[in-house]
Amino acid sequence: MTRKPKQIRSQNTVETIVQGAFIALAKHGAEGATTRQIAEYAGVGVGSIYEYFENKEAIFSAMGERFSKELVGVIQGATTNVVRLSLRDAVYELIAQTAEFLKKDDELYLRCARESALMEKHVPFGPIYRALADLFIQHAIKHPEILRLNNLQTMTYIFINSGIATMIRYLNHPNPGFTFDDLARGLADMAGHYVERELGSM
Amino acid sequence: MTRKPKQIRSQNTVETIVQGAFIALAKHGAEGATTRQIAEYAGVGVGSIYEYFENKEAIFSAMGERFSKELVGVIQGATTNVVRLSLRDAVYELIAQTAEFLKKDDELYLRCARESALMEKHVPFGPIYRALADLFIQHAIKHPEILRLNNLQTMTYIFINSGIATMIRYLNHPNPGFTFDDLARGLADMAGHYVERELGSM
Amino acid sequence: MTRKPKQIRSQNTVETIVQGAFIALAKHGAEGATTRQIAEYAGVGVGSIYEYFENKEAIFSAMGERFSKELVGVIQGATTNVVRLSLRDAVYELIAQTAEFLKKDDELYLRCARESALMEKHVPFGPIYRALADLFIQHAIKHPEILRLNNLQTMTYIFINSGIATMIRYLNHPNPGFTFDDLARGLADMAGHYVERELGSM
Amino acid sequence: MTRKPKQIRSQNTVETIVQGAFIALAKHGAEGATTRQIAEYAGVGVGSIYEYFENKEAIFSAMGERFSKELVGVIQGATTNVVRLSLRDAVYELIAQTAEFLKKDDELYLRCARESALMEKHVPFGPIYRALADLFIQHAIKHPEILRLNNLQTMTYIFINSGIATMIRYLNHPNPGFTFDDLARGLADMAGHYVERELGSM
DNA sequence: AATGAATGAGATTTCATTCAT
DNA sequence: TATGAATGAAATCTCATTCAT
Repeated sequence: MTRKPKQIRSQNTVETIVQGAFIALAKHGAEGATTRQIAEYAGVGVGSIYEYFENKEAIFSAMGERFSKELVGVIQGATTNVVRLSLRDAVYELIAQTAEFLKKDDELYLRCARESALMEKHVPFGPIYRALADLFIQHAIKHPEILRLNNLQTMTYIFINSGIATMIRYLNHPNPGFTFDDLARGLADMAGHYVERELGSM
Repeated sequence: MTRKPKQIRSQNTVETIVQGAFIALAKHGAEGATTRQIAEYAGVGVGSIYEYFENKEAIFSAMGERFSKELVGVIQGATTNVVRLSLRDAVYELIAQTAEFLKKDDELYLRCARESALMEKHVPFGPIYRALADLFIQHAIKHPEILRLNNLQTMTYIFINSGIATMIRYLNHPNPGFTFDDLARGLADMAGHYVERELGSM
Repeated sequence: MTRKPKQIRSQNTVETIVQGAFIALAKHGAEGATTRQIAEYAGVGVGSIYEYFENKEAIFSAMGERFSKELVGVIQGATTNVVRLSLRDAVYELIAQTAEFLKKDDELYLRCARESALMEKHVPFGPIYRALADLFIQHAIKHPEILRLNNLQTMTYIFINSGIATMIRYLNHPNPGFTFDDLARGLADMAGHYVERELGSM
Repeated sequence: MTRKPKQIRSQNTVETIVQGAFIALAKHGAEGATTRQIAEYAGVGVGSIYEYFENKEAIFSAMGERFSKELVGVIQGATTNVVRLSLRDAVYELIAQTAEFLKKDDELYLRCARESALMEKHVPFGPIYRALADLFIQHAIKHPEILRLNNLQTMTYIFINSGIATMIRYLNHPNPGFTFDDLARGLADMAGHYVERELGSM
């Protein structure tokens, strides 16, 4: 078995370390995730971490980026399907897909999202917003009446943040009074009603 | 001549320490809130912290509780006024009051809210939810038509969490595309439109 | 109730503190006995300790002295009786009395003796040796043949140290193979046999 | 080319730290044996201590064990020679060897023995007693008359404890009235006379 | 004289980071 | 390249001692 070319092995090791970091974060929380643990979960030596990352902070950045990229992927993957739906159904579908994404790998990301240190400080939200904006534009192409809305930017901001925050909070501390599906439907209705009312009243 | 030194002095020192902790958290983030820093900002010796708190964690709990209590006070203080308003205006007013609360003391609380470690782990949200629920009931007494809404619990949950999360996020990273007032109005509209549409369609 | 004269009150407080220190030492060991605890067990404020003692070390010295004085008292109290007995019986009696002394007050002294920090560093053994020497002389007056022993000083040293050390060790970690009385008898026999053999062989 | 670094290096570091702890204890007493001091005398960083020991307590345990093991070694090493001697000479020889052991390395162990915290709490006396018991049995094989003694267990206990305690006490606070050799001879005579008298009187 | 809140030096312990192998 | 033993700065916490009341 010949040595794999440098790039590939490095790439793999980097990925391995980031994955170890996600596991460590999910298991022990932001404060509890030591470099030793990350190395252990990653199955590499502590020294190796510093071959690929400037410092611990850099791992968190890489985690945030991976999270962001994957979520963008989810959004883009859903686009073709979602643009065909009504706004209400589109929102519902998007939330469902995102929940799926957060819960995969034994809720790895969800458990990390709890540690908002990661979310707030290291996840680059820009690409996520842009992906959603793209989706929105493509949706608008098929449903042009929505463009008649004013304060579109503000409301997009509200919907997105509301959706993400409420979803994460519910998934982390489920409220026994209603199901996650109720919540998703509620968020979809909120967006749908708003738009209908706004457009209808014009 | 009355005997009260113990209680009073202790109470003061406890308050002083908690205030120092808020300042330390606001100034240096979660990492910077070391016991030394806290003691320094509080203007007491490190040892004094341990006269009144079991350990560092206990300070964070006390902070969370103080935050929760004060916010509940804000909500209750706003009640008389808010219940008279339309839902839309009520939401707007509540957001404005909360923003005021978060920004007082040179944005002390707002800057702390950024450190979601505090928010997620130490702020007891129960009392806040209950205060808002009380407010809601009193509002409903004056505006009984709102009771015709179904899934009231879910939508309340969504509105509250959306409101808090979006507000904090905006205040922390203001989006140059629109003002905070735009945001507050947007949230108010979202709630207002939703209710109108829901009730109107019945 | 008029204020007691200074001397008496102070004397009492000093005694109270020393007693508290013995209790603290017995309960929590040398490392665990903090000034706070000593004050607590003594029923006085921490500050009061420093009214009467230069520092913590001084309390230990006072404890050592009290221990020494009381033990000397025990020895002297036993003298009249002991001098009449044979050496063997005298040793036995002395050991019994000392054991009694160590076990009084719910084994207060015994439990403190475990912490040899106190024994080695703070108990002044001089007075104890002198008391035993006195006892020995008075015994010798009635049993003059013992004076024919040579290396009297060395053997006295050995007997005393052996006796104390073995007794304390047994009382602290009783050996299930034999009773304390067996031990006392053994020590008495050891001394008795030695003397008999030494004198008999001359 | 053999792979052993981990074991060997660790073993060395562990030994180094324990040695540093003995030096610190000997030089500065129980109070002075701080982790910092230990690390300094061992010539390692403080952090290294915690690579190999759970906590400070664990170092003391390791010290106690090393002491016990080495003393057992001394006893076993002396066995062949000692069993040939009369009881009196055997005791004398054993004391001499032990004194040698305590005084080696510039009295390292002797100065540590002063801190009875170590002796009482951390030295496992079991193995030492067993080694002495073994020695005793082998001695008895060559000198079977000694087995006619009754209360053998009690007297062994007394001799051993007396010997150790008296020796350590003398070495720590030499009594100018007689030499260590006098003491050793005295202890040997004590045992010897006792046995002779006991057997002779049968 | 008596108090105990306040203090801060210093102890133990952790953990990100380095570097010799 | 990969490793993990070694490191030491810095964190948390303790406790003898002081001093205003």
